[in-house]
Amino acid sequence: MADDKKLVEQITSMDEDFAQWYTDICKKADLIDYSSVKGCMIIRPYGYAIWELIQKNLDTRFKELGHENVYMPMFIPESLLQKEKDHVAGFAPEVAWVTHGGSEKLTERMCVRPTSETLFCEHYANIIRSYRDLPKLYNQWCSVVRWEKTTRPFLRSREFLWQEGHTMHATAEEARAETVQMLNVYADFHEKDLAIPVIKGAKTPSDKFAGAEDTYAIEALMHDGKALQAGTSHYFGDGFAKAFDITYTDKENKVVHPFQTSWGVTTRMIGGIIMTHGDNNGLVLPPAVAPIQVVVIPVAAHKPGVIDAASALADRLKGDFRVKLDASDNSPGWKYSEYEMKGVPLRIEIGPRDIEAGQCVLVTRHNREKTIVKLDELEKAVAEKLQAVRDGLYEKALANRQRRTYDCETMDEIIKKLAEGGDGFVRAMWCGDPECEDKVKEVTGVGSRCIPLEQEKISDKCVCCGKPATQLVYWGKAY
RNA sequence: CGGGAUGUAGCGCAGUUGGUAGCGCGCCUGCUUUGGGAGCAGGAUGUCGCAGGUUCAAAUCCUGUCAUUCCGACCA
Repeated sequence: MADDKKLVEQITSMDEDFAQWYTDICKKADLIDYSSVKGCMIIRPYGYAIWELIQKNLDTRFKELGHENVYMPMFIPESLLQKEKDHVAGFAPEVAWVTHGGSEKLTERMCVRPTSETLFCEHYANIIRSYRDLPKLYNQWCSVVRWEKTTRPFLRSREFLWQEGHTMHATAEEARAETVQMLNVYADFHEKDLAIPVIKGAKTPSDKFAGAEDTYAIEALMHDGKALQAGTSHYFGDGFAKAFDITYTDKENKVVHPFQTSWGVTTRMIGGIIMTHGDNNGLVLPPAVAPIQVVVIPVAAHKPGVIDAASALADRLKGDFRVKLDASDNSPGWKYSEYEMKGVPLRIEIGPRDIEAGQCVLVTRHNREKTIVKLDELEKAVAEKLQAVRDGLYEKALANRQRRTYDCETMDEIIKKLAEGGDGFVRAMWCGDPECEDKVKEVTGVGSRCIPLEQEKISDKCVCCGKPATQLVYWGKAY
């Protein structure tokens, strides 16, 4: 296989050391740099451009569904954070506190938001009066801070960028529908645009968001067989509404509480892209979020007419694609490696031989397949190749997940299959007892990832205790 | 937060009886090159992570601290 050949020496091979491979890509593809604060990364222009494309795509999807963007403060007074007891218990251990303003001590300390439920609730209590005020469909793009102990670029940083949607509804049914709708938006974005297959499911009670009645998530499987939670959507019922005294007058003139949701995705998705699609030559970006979709590389650029031809070719494509012409005096081989490392999905080579023949060479990043294309068919060929990259990435990722998904009926079987096939998703039945959930993790090393929405019955008995099972659960090691 | 490893030029590293810092790549200049990280010649680049201590003298020894990284426990 051509794509097994390693041509970029700067990146550690993933079979040798997956963690180092990941870090190498983050650095060598110019996605991030480290800062002087532990766990706080500098997102460099190329990495930030990916985030901007993610934002643009999702923001459009949110707005099409009626959501509006707002901005909330980044500070939360301690008393406000403490209004919902499960919520504060979940987040207090990892918040950063502000205690001074200038040289003066604050009378009440404030945390830097780890999430903004409390701020939205305080605001909603002020602006929701009547059933006519509902639903409220707000979203904000911002950063949040969680004082993590172990940090890794994109996957777990102390400050990260995200979006958090917070909505209020008149009925539980409507709020539940919103929760599922947004989970589906995330899943669709991952599968269609990021080419990452995901499992949609509910979190087990012990794994729910602090203060939520139900937490849904999409779970993706990385190249090394570890799971990554890639997006969450929560149904809150009216728990927060009661704690924050959010009420409105309904059509029957009764004072009632609204029902609430929240949902979010983060820069962690970039980590997911790296670990789902990347290979030993570097990053591989799905075209939808690639800052450069097509790089044009003139070959033998010193020869007359080559730069002009390459430039004309790039100009032709600029209206429809994100194109970069690299006319620098680095050698073509250097450029090939450089843009492969940065994950550019499609490369176009054009040199004297091509110009003479009225053609150019297209090379797709994920499989390094070369295709010679007549110049008058260029636009069509580029569009097809980008689609082929997206499809190829999705199929590859799906095949990896299928190869690493194991149906198991006993804990011994889990241990055996993981040992034989390597880390991955384990599908096994569960009785619903949290003690069994803990024991599975303790004995086999895999924790519950989610209870998939699409249920199947692969056995009658709980994988742990052998009592009647109520649901199929995905288990795995997680990032 | 517990255990291990590492911080020396932009990157990767060398630097042991403690004596005032070096190599490769990259960078700059010039010429020759150009279909998978080009060659030759010349040149520039360092508070040795930070703060203390020991010493006539510290990159080197001691203490502390910060950061990176790996393995656990916790989490988007």
